[in-house]
Amino acid sequence: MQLTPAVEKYVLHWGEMGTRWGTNRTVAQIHALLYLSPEPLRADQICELLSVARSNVSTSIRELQGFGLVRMTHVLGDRRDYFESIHDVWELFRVIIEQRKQRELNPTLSMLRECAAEVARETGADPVTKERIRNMLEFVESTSNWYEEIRDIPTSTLTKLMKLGKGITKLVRKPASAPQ
Amino acid sequence: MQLTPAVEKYVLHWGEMGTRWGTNRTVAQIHALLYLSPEPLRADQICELLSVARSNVSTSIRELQGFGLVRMTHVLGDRRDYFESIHDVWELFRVIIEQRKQRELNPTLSMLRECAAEVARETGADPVTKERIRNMLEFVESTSNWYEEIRDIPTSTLTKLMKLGKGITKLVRKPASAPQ
DNA sequence: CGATAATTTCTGTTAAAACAGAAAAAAAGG
DNA sequence: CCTTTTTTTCTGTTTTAACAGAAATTATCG
Repeated sequence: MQLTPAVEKYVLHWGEMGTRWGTNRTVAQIHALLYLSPEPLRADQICELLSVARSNVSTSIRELQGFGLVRMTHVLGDRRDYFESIHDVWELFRVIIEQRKQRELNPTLSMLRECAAEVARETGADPVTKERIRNMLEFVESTSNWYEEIRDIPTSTLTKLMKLGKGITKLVRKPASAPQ
Repeated sequence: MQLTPAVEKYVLHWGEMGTRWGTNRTVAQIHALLYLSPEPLRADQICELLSVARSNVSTSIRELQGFGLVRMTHVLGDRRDYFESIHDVWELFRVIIEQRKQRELNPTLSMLRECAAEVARETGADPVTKERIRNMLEFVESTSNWYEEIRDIPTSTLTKLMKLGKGITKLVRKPASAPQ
């Protein structure tokens, strides 16, 4: 059992990208492999296909399960664990975004709120600095609010909205202007 | 010269977050500091404020300039370099997104196109795998296209659109349904 | 055209993360 | 309840990135 050249390329690239997205190479490679695999894989198969130690597969899969990207399945009469990835790309995307919001956006929001409150009381702080913190807070807050509104929109609607591209702006009332 | 507690908290948090966003702590801390600073700062001031070696400030600033997040300014009669960050949060966001598109999305798009072409020719590849690659390609492609349409929309329009929240969906024609 | 100030590049060290292999634990079968 | 299979946790090693300090370069002034 081995990877076809195209699959190998995909897995390797995904591994590289993973390091830029908060996980390590192995975790990302395993996820790519499970995403591409037509059927669920066992840990030992993953070891062999990716040439990585059994122990790492174990921890990596645990991480992927924690992210909610991978789930365990079983085969009748076989006590070994099988794993498969979410296969719907939009669902994958949603799960990843949600994770990042929890782990990055929310803590940042808390920090900014605290800083905005604290700095307002600090006599030594420059008014410009105070404004900068408020501006950042506002930005992150509105991004966060927007996301929470958007997150539940069904995929079909989202893809339609995306196809509109900049045509989306017609929703916003423009000041009266000559047609052009 | 030293940081107020709120500013210090901000800078430290930003440093932590930076490590999850593709740069290292120091780079992110320096950027936070420059963003909050009412006036441009010199490298030696940054050294002192953040307790970091002069050489690191030099390399970090270079990286920030490369990202397009920081620019150099000068003061009349002073030959030392001063640095300031982009201060508009939306502009900051745009620059960062654009960078990430260049460095992550575009290479991934190339990879996926190549893989989709290759795997189509591979006789050993499972049809399901072929479809998975195509699906991912489609997703990344449409995300990329959407972004390119959206990127030039002025901030004022974007903020209005965001305020609409899920109200945005009314742009999409729904199948006739009873009002509710 | 030196002398001095300022900045960048280079080099070795330190710190953090990824990883393999061994040991331990847990689960299933006889 | 012991044996075997499978999975997880632990430990030490390797790799990679971050960093400080020194050396070298560049720029500016007298």
